[in-house]
Amino acid sequence: MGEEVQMSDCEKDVRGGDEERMLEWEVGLPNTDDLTPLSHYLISPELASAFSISPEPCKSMVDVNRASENALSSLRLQAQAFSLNKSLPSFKKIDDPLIVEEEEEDDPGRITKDGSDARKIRRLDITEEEDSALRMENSNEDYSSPALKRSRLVWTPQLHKRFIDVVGHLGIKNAVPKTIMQLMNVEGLTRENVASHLQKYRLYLKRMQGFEVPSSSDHLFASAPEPQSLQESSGTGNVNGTGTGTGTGTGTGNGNGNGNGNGNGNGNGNGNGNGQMQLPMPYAASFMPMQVMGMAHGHSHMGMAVGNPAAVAYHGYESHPYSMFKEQQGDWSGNKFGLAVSHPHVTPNDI
DNA sequence: AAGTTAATAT
DNA sequence: CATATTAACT
Repeated sequence: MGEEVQMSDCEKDVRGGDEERMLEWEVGLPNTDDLTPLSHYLISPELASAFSISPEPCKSMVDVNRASENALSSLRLQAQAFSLNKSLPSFKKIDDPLIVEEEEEDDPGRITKDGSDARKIRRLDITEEEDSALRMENSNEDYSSPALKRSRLVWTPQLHKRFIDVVGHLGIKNAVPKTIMQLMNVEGLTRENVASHLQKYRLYLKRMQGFEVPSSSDHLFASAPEPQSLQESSGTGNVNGTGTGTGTGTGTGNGNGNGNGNGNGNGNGNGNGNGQMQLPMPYAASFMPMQVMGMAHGHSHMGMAVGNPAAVAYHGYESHPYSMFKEQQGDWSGNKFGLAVSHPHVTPNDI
């Protein structure tokens, strides 16, 4: 509506043409001359080919807008979560025709249908939407028409982890579907998806609270962790190294151990005992958007974490998303024994 | 509209 | 049977 900032305006703001127009948060940012042109390749073609790096085309304004949007979105929520919200600048699109809502990014969450329509790797034109090519690889199935029903979402370990992270971050008290969904920042994830998963998670928590192993030191969050804005918990390692680029990295690490099975633990892969979560603060910001799409389908369970059709074909592991290594589905939901067996749990391999 | 909970569906 | 979706209710 009232937000139509053109490139010219932006540049002006950034380079200080209009000092007064420059918002405080913009001070210190490099101006357009200092930045690498979007059209510039970061590595030479030779190098790229040498390492089999797909010659992904340069980024376009679409990417910039998208990134900005995501970043701000996360920051807002984060700020909100910590109630130190200081009105962040509102995101403004820098013009560009097609701004699709689709994202691409790292990990996939859904799988394709029974493998039928699987891949369509048409790398035609590829103007500014080239990343769509990448998208095509993981996300299959772009339900765009209201007619298409989304295929059953598969809560892969990655997705679940993110879910747990967010819930832990918010505190079970403030963890409601919409907020969780937003903080998770996963592309195709709907509020309903989250609500459903949350329902299960709560049940799990409830039934788990009877016998959580005394886990030594920290309080398991099981029942009702103190909500209030902050609850950072111990320092223990922190996972996400943030940083865009590869994001993910790290994870794992920390000793964890703490022998107890500690309930919920599963959440954040690596123990670090307390359920609550790590990420004291710079949390949400470190998340990279995820993409989920695709589906599970089929009968038997073989939800794969990979979103890539091909991967599905290989069905790398095959078995429940969460169990990965372990038997049955003892995960948080199942486990009729009630015992919380410490799971190596989800591969800390991060996304 | 959004959150829960219960009922279905896969 | 477990998990995910959809309906129902608040």
